[in-house]
Amino acid sequence: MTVEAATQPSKLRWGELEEDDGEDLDFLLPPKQVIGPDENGIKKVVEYKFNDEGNKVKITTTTRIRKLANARLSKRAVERRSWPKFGDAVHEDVGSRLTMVSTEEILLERPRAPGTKQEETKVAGDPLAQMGKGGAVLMVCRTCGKKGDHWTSRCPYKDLAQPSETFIDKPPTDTNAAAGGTKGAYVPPSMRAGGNPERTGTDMRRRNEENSVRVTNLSEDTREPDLHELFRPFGAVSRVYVAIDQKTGTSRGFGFVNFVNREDAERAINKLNGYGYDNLILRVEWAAPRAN
DNA sequence: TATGAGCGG
Repeated sequence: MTVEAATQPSKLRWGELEEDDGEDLDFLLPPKQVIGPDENGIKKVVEYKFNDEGNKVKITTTTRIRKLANARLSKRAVERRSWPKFGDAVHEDVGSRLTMVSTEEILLERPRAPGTKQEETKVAGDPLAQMGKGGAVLMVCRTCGKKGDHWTSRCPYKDLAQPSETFIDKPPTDTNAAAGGTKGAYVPPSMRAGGNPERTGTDMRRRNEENSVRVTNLSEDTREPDLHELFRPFGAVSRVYVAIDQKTGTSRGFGFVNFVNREDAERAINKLNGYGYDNLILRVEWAAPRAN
């Protein structure tokens, strides 16, 4: 590389320009020239730059392309370089580009976002309509929103109306009136919807043993949260219990679910009794009062 | 196979 003083002195007042130190003045310079490579592989690059004194200098860089480069490629690969361009590359110069950028739109299949349970329940459209559209369709039960081996036709929640919510969510206006209270006034549990108006006083102190449902034939790894998840859609659940063998710590295969409202318990019994859960057929019945 | 643990400040 050679660096020589530029032959033509600039007509600009460099002193003035240097006041703005650090400003990019390269636009004042002649454009870069590339010569070659010639048949001997010699390539020359001529460019102009400002040196530290602010003078314009001409920089000539001479390089020789190693002929060895071709030798590293296979004979066929070298041959391919001389092929005529085709397709979108037809207007490209020979050897200018080896690859083309595709503008084709490629849609990637992504069944569901991992870890987001809310997302996976929201599958747009009718599942029936999605069948046969090619590929596996993630089946999501329309009613209970769970994915898996059950679907709407077999879902115990399938013809379940809106699950009755707790009194906190929906204060029953009629019982409010019955209690003689105004809107938002306290309603004793015995006067709430589903409560037994006949039971008052000391019964209120007792733990809710009402509307107790016994569930048997549970698989060994069914835990209380699983049971709650299974029964919650029918209405407010006040307690869930799975009998555990104290010695082994394993499930004894039965449990109890208590509902706030008796109607909800009844519907749960009707729907879940005989329901296949974890490869077992559940038995769901009214529980007998606990033997003390 | 099978009907629960714990009751206290």
